[in-house]
Amino acid sequence: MSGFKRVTLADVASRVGVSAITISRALRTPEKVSPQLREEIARAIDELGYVPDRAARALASSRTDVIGVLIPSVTNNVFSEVLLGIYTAVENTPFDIQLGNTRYSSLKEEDLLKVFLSQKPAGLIVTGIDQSETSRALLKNAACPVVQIMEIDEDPIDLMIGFSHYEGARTATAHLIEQGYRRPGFAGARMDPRSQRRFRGFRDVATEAGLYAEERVITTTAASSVTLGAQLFAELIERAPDLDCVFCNNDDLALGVLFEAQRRRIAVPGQLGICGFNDLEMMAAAEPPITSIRTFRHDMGRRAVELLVDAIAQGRPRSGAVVDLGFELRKRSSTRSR
Amino acid sequence: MSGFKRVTLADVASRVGVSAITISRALRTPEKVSPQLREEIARAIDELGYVPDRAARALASSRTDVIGVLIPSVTNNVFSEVLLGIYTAVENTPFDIQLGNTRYSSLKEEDLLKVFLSQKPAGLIVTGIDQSETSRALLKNAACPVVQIMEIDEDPIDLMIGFSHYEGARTATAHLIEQGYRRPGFAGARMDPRSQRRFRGFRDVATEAGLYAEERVITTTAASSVTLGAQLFAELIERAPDLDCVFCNNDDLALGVLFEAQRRRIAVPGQLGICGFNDLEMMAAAEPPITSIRTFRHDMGRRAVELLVDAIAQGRPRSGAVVDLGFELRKRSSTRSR
DNA sequence: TTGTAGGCGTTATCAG
DNA sequence: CTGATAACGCCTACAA
Repeated sequence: MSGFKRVTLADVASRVGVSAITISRALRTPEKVSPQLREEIARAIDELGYVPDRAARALASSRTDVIGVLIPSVTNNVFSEVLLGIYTAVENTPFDIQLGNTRYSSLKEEDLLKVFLSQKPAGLIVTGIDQSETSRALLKNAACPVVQIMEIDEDPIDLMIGFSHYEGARTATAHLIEQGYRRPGFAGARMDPRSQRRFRGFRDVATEAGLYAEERVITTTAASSVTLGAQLFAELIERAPDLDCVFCNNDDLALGVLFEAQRRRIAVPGQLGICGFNDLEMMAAAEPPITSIRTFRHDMGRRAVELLVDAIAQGRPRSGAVVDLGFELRKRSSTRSR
Repeated sequence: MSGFKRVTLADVASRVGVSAITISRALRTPEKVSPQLREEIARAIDELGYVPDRAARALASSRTDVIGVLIPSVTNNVFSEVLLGIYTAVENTPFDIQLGNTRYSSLKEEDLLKVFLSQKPAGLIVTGIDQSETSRALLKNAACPVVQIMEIDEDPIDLMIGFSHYEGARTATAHLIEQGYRRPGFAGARMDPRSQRRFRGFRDVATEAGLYAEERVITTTAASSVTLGAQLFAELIERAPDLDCVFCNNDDLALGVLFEAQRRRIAVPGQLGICGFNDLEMMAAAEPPITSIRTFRHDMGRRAVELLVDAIAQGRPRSGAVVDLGFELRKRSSTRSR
């Protein structure tokens, strides 16, 4: 099996009795090859088990079928669901995914970008809107379409699909206040740009309602986790015992807050309201079920690829289209104070 | 920026005043180039911003720097942690990861394998030991080292790193019985080969203790989730109300069981013991903390890459080495019946 | 230690 | 609609 010489276009060509370029065309632009020849070629390819050589194609055409994807984390559930959407969407296309893990570092993002770019990708998917100056310039000048995911704003590099973290946080906070909570707190981990925008949403709404208090805010740059949620809440409640609800940066933290509240015999939602962000699957299953802001991560991945594939097909770089996927408040028992 | 002609080896060569092959050598086998020339070349590369063309390299050498990774799921936390280990380890090497999502289908795995193989990867990482006949043959004959991860057995294709799911389940079940539980149940989702081996571990130990009862076993091929854990437990407890503990296929289910038990006012661990599998971070943070079998997923990914890189470096395919990473029982409050 | 010649498998370009 | 020829950028072999 191995050791056998690779089957090439030329092999298929001589089998059919035409020249290599015709086989190539039959593969990429079938409409330019006569139907019967096309069929013969298909048969020959099957019989010989011909598989195109991507490297040769890339070298000759100075293009690839690779879509580069840059995300800040491969373990965070939020991104893995986006990834799933991406992989799903890509399955019915000729494209491959090349994944890069930026680890929330824009320097690392820049490096990866350069590597990716040197491979002449067919398209790029990057996370967020906080690229470094250099990265932004590289992306602006890239010879392929670019999609920014996870957020929206007015100044897309090219395509963009996401939602407003600020508005999501505003909605969550408004809900807590509407439910009758009067001493709202905030727990945040990681505090990457998206987390910060969520914090601002919280702060603004709480301030507008005259209910903002800095001692009810706790944040850390550590990676978010359930354990961390429990720890942050423990600190927070000692520092601000009058706290009556917490808006969490994300669902891991929210779950940790719930567990720690249970440990301390603090009744949820009676004595403490809890609201998360992203609405991971487990939020609905918890006891009590936890209120959260639902975001459409699978869709985001899927549609990012669709946007990209369309743009590639139309050879239309820099369209400036922004797709707002929105979010949904999922009200659950964890925030029913009355 | 774009539109500029690509900087090639030849450009660097004429800049330095040597021939292209010397630059190539300076890059790949520096010891074969005189030190001062090496330095000059390094400078020229920097100044010109030369980036090697991977496609050209692959075509000319019929090798790539790509390590193909085949996993059954990108969303399952278990695999995303393995992935993190893989990406971490690969960072200090010249290799790139090409990820394939088999979705627990050996047919899909076979297809992906063929695609990967056609790209002449430097190495391959595949999940588990239940490849199809065809896949196994392809892997046996592959012109690169292969690592099987997640499991161990006597008949590796090449390298192998993982642990025994059967023994893990045996340990968990023995622990439940040791804690005094006498009517052990099993909840399983997905039921892929690894889940099935875990089930067998449970069944064997329970049977040996004379405590096995089929009505206390519930399984489904649906993907595991916290919600599903709650549902399975609800069904199970109605069908077998005498059940006094549950060994769960994995931690998602275990958490769902805990929540459902709370909803039904079933005391954990007093009336019900719960044990998970994998020991995801949240197990320790839950209230009560949930007993689980800790597995070393990050390490597994990291060391799989190391094994591969060594094998590639030594040009030694088919070594047959099997690394057993083991597992650890993490006893927590969810299984303290006395 | 360095260089020369040739080719890897495909596609672009220009003819017919 | 089909074909001949020349790249694409690098590496293997063999020489010097």
